[in-house]
Amino acid sequence: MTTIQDLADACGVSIATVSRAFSPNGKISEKTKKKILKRAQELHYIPNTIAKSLQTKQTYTIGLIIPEISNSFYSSVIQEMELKYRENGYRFIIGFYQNGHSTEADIIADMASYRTDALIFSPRSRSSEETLKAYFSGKNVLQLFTSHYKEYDSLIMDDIMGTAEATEYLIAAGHKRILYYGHHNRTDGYLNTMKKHGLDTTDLCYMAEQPSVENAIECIKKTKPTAILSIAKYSEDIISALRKLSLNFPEDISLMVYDDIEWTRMLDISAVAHPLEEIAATSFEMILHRLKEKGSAPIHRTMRAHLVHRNSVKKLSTSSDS
Amino acid sequence: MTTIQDLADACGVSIATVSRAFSPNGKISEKTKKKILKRAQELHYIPNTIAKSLQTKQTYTIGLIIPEISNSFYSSVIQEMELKYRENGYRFIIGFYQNGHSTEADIIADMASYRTDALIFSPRSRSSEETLKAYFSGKNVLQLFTSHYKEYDSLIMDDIMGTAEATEYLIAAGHKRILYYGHHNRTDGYLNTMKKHGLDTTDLCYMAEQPSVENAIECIKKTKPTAILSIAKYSEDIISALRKLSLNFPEDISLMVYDDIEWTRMLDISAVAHPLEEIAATSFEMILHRLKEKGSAPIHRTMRAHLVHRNSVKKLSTSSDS
DNA sequence: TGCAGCTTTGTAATCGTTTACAAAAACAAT
DNA sequence: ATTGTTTTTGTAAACGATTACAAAGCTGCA
Repeated sequence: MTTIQDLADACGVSIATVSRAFSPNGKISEKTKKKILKRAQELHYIPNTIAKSLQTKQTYTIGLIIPEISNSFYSSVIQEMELKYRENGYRFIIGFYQNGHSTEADIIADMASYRTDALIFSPRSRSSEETLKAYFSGKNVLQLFTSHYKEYDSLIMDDIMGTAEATEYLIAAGHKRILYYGHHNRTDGYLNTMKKHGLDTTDLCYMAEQPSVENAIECIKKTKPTAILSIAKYSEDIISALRKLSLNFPEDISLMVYDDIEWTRMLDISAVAHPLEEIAATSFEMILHRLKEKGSAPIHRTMRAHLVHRNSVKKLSTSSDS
Repeated sequence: MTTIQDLADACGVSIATVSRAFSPNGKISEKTKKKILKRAQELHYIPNTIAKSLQTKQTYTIGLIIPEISNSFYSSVIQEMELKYRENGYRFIIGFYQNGHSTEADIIADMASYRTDALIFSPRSRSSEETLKAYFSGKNVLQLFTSHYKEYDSLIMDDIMGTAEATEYLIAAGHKRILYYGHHNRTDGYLNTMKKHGLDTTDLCYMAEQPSVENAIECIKKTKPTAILSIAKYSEDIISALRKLSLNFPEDISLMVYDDIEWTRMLDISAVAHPLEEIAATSFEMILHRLKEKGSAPIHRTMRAHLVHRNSVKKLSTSSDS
């Protein structure tokens, strides 16, 4: 690979001058700059970012640490973010932490050794507290979607509100027996809304530890809901269960999914959607701010989801019900 | 951040000795090594990989360049690969090329400036020929899933064979009017198999340029197939179309999808699946080989897909048909 | 005790950049 | 032609590691 020295020699100037030719506000005459850039093209010179980073202590690289991307919501967000960040001169090193593989702390340490300017991180627990403190003491860590550390910035979705809105929507359509099939961390939105409308939730708030199709089938059989609100991760089981039970939506049963993932559009299912581009833009803004004001107080932002209306919810006549 | 110098001072040794303590086969006494590693822990010292890379000219970083990950097949593969590579001390920098954003060449140049040890790349065309030649003359580029350059290694799926097998399977189930709804690059597997069995393909081989639900509906209406074989990307439209036409599978129509993506299991659809772990492992093997034998001839490997039998294909009595 | 032979440690050059500072060149005004 | 000012260039010291080479410490044995 051509180095700055090679190019300097080829142009008959010093390496300092070459460096200036590639620096946006380098004090250099137009003439030499042109000459150098032209010669650079010919020699296929491309500045060594590694060397530059060592000198400037900035890598323009961001560590992205998430549990997985099998969930299509994650992959959509990542893609959106990658585009946004790349446009602004940053790039991602990714790391997945998964059972039986690298732990959160392992990956954080690895990112630290690469001196990533910042971390974007979906923590699953507080297990990497020490590691974070040791290597990212500048607080240049943005928690995305999950938040376990109040001392670091966070950007999360208001899932409780989103769940509440979805519930509200189902109730407005006349549903009274609504099954919530999800995880224990966002049930409040459902429970509060149901209570507000004086609706029963006994046995209807199902928080699966280990969801499965069988589980879903049993749950539906037992509770006989007119509508189901399920989170993305467990929705596959719900859909499979409905197929097995020969229940069609919206005719036989209504359905909403929390997270507008890959296949909701295909099946014409109403969903709670997250504003992808907004998430990407906001996260970038927050990272930039943090990089500028290292010491400032952590910022916690919450974004709202919105409903995407399709055709999986049946309007019940408000006078009668099952 | 603690540097090697800080740690050396704290231990009363030279930086060379510290360096040796962290090098797997560094000539160093057990006693000092222990002392240094212990002190390193206390000071949260972690070697600067940037500096190391500059010196050794190895980054243990691989550039991963793909068009998108909205397709869940891509995201599954990436995740599988990331795990495999990380286990072996490598990490990924990702880059998506998309219309209206960075081009293939842009991203390749960026990876070059980061001196990634190698590239894993799904080229869409030959548009980045010059850039590749300029910066990856060591041929340390592995084409994944698509192959446009014979001078670089490639690892692709035998899609034609996979398509043939799927077609064969549908025929064995008694289907004679099979609609192929896909892209023009793997039709041969379909066409040849159909011909081999003396079956008509007139109007049945549909290669959409711009697939849409309307398009799919019309296509199904016009050709009245008993079975459909569609590629993942267009399957959503097929599914939507079938829903609109109130055609259920496998009762009213049979269906197979090429690529075992996120939702095929949920809908109990038979599919053509790719061996994810095998792809990850093989790609790693190929990369390692290339890194060792820079100059050697390019290697082109093809992997076979396999059928996943679920419940979307109906067995027709072989004597009669529509 | 002296010395060969081996192990362990240190010195210093190097990787490819940036950038403070000094030197040189260009230009204007006297 | 001389001087001062401004712009452009070069010199050399970092950045944080690795590693060839030399120096110093051990060990055992005559």
